[in-house]
Amino acid sequence: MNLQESGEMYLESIYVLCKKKKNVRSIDIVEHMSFSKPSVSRAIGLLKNGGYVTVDSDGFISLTEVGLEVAEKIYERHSIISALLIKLGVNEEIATADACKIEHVISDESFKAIKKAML
Amino acid sequence: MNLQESGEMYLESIYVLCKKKKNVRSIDIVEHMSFSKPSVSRAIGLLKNGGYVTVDSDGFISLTEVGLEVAEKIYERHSIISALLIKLGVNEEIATADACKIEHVISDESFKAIKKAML
DNA sequence: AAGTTCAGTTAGCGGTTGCTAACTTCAAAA
DNA sequence: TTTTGAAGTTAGCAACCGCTAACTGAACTT
Repeated sequence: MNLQESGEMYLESIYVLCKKKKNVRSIDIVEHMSFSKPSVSRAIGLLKNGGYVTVDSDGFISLTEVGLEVAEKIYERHSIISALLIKLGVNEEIATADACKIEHVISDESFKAIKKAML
Repeated sequence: MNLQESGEMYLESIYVLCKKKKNVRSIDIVEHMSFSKPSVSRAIGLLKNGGYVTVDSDGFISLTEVGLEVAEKIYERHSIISALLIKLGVNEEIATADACKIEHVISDESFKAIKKAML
């Protein structure tokens, strides 16, 4: 039950949605990510299975401690990588899209170096 | 016949091997990338099909004009992104590995910005 | 009560890309 | 000449992750 890039994306989305909605359901993720309901349904099932989220009887999704840890890590990467690109003169939309990709593939060591350089 | 990330990796490998071997065969790619022979065989077939490489009767692989263009683009990205990470203090091996991932997902615009910043 | 709509699930498809097993081919060695 | 070994191919498996079609179930509307 290893977390793939797509799993990280879902956790990050849940994290972002939680910050402005309090109660997050699958359908919110469907809208936010523009994926189909079955895709989201399966992904949430896998994340639940892997101990990254819990789903209550009303379908409200919460991050577990582990899930939150991953989501925060990815979100921090996203913020700092997009900030770096914007600082280098990249259009915000493109910077955000690129950060979305890079945040999943970069090593801890490289990220730390970038973070340090951004201070 | 769109080029995926894996296709770019193969083209880059062929490009690198060409710079030190002159004649490049599938088996060289097998060794360089640590993939199985069938995986390489299929990938080369797809690249040939897509017009990115040619294979002569001795099994020697050459990049077409289009293939070379892609390979050079990716190789340049690799060089500059790894240089950036190294400049930021990242260990060379890790910088190289990360550049290998980032080079395939970053936009032209962001890459240009990084390149400019590295001068 | 009957119908509609919304959220979610199940079943199954398709593309990408790695793999192993087993085959062909051809050239070099015995 | 027979055997061995290296290179490449074919067939088919598995994991990941998107999708559509079609279903269930609950709640709201008429």
